[in-house]
Amino acid sequence: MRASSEISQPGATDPAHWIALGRLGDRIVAVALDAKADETTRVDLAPPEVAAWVRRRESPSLRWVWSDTPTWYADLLAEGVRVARCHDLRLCHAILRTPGGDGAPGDPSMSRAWDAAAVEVPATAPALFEIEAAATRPSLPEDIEDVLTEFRRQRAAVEAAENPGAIRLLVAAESAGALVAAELRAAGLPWDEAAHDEILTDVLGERDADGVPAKLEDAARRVRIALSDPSASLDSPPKLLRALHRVGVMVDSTSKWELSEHRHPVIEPLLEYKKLSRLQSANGWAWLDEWVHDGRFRPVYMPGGVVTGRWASSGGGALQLPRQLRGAVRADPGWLLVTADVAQLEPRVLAAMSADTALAAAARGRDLYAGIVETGAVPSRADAKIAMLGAMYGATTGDSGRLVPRLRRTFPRAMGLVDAAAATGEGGGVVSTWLGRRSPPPPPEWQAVQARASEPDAAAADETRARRWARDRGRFTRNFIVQGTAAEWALAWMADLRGRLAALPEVGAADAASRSGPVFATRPHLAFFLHDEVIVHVPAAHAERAADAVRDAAATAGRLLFGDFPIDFPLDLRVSRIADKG
DNA sequence: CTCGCACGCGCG
DNA sequence: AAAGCGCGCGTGCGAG
Repeated sequence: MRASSEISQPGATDPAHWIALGRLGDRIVAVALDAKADETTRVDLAPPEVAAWVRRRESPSLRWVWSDTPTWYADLLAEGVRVARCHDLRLCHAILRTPGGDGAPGDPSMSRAWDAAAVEVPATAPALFEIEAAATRPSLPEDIEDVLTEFRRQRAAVEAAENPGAIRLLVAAESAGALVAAELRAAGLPWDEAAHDEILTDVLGERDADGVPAKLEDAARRVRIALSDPSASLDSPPKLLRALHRVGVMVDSTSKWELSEHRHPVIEPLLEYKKLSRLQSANGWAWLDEWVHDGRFRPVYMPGGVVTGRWASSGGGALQLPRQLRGAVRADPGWLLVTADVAQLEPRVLAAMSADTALAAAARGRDLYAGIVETGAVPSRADAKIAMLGAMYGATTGDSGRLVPRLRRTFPRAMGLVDAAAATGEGGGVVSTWLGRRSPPPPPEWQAVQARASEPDAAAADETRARRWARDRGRFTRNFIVQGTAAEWALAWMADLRGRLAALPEVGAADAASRSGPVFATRPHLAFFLHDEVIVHVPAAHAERAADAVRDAAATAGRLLFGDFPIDFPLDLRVSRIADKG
């Protein structure tokens, strides 16, 4: 190993606000920047020295600037190094770039190289800090000068924004989310393989020599009897549809909701077959074998993977785990799980965004839908729920569509906000979340179709098509502002929670070390996230303090986004060893 | 053979 | 009762 040649040694009083990491040939360069992003010192390091150097320079008041969090942080975590804050250039670029921007200095739309998609970091990839890996790095810029240039552009874009305070909060929250995602993968979700196997065997039955579970086989047999077709294909929708038609079940599709409207001996076993076969193919033994190792499920989370700002996931279906399998999520011995989800996050966010004090009052301290019933707007909780969902999704027909006007009378401000977002979208405009994430503009074809429909000689079909597409986009922008702001609240919640958990005491490795890797084996950590829900894995002795941290972080997130506006975010919170039991 | 798409269903 | 938003993934199947 070469000794590091430090171009200038930062002293103990060096007031670095940021340290940017980037490459220079086969070296790693760290550039310390002051509050104005002016360079103060520069250090060049051999890749194997990076983790130890970062550990030494880490401080809660410092923000690490790097191209892409999984690329840089996964290796740090593997080496036992946790950082408090970062600025993820790829994610923040996506927030700050202006489609069709003028390309002026400071406008990040000019830095196209940063539009790269998320970088996949396979579990088996060579470590970043190994020199050989450099050749296989992705297309995202990593050279230190590119990193510094983009960082300065982004800083300028933030300051030039309409509401710099909100955008500053958004890029900080987005970057914190990137740290959380990397840590969630590093720590993993504690998963009891034996419990999972027990659930599968219980639901699907014992597997025969060919690996076919008995109850699945039995359901298939009963379906074929009811169809009077011993060789009927049950997994091909077109073939199954024809077989159903032959026995007089005249459905238009093979979806379960349509099937359940019919009465015929084939319906019950077919619905059973579909349910079992889904569990088998999506989260059966093959999934367990592929995705769970050493007692951990390690999904790949993709922060910012959805246009609204929600996370997506890639591999393992992390965001679609059936509730049926929650019983396999079990804390390590001596540890507990704190499971918390926010009740009715989206309507609460809507109440705050629109400053609708009537809706906020209906929500306060209780079930929001019960509060809506108390206003007299609708007769039952079920009505309140489908009316509210209909308002946020843009329902126009059915029970939901009929109930929305009642909400419009009772909560005119909240409904006015989503209606306005829909109108903007229908007109081809761009809407923004509370903190300023912009919806994508309509594609050029959309514009062309609208233009054609408004020409004097437009055909009726052109007008119909244009109108339908405009309405589709209206429903998208209507939902965008609410879903996106809810995602921002969740990021703020996790970012604050992450800091509170890091401040809790560690346990001694001899007492109750878990299998959560070098950073998290002895301290409470986030283990799962699902839009409005978190699971924290915590040494049993600190479970109550972790639960308080989860609640306090929710309150803090509400104040961070909405200040003094009187909206609360009550949690359903449980402390348990198994994620599905109290 | 691989690839892209539609379907259906899991999650919020 | 099952439409109104956002996703990922396994499966079958036709196109190349």
